Amino acid sequence: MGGPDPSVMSAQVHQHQVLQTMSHLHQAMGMGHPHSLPTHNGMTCINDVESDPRELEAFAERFKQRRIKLGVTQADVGSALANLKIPGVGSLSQSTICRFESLTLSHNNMIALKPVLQAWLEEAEAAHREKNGKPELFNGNERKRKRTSIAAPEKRSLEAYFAIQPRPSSEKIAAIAEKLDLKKNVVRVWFCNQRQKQKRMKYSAVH
DNA sequence: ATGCATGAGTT
DNA sequence: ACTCATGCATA
Repeated sequence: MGGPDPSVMSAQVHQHQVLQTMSHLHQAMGMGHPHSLPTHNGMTCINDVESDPRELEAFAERFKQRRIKLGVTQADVGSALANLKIPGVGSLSQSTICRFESLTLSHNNMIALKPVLQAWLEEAEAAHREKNGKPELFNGNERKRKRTSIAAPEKRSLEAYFAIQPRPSSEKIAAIAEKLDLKKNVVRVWFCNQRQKQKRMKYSAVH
């Protein structure tokens, strides 16, 4: 990035999924267990998300199976969400749907997206039963953007630094950037993304 | 499926 | 300057 980004915000890109090699999935049985939390603590936790990670995992898995059964791609789901006309809910990208299915989103993000995707799934299955078709595909393409690629050696160094200090100061970042011959911003963003990764469901401590 | 990036809202 | 949700580009 040598200059100001020409903020390219284009439409959706239709992409094909080609690697869906799933097969060993068992049907989850319905279980509505009332949650009886271990009572209080010190402060009344009234606004906390009391959702079991297991429940989310099960839903994500079921969601994926049924989505595939409907012959719909992750990208399709993303754009179809806008048609649900749910207030405050627009379309999402293939990336996000993929991450939802693979649980590589933050816990809160998963919780927020679940109801929306569940709503879509129900609509889609209903429409499928009625043999309705709802082709909603837009296309458009504009300027592309180049993605920075950090070479393996540099990446290894960054990981080493991260292990020692996950949140380096601005100065430290500058030093690292210089040492690895990378843009300071690239290094800063790398650390941010690394921290975010740590918080994703998959590797979260709660299991 | 995942890496690097943006933007809004916080701290 | 950070966190969080999210996405384009790419492997």
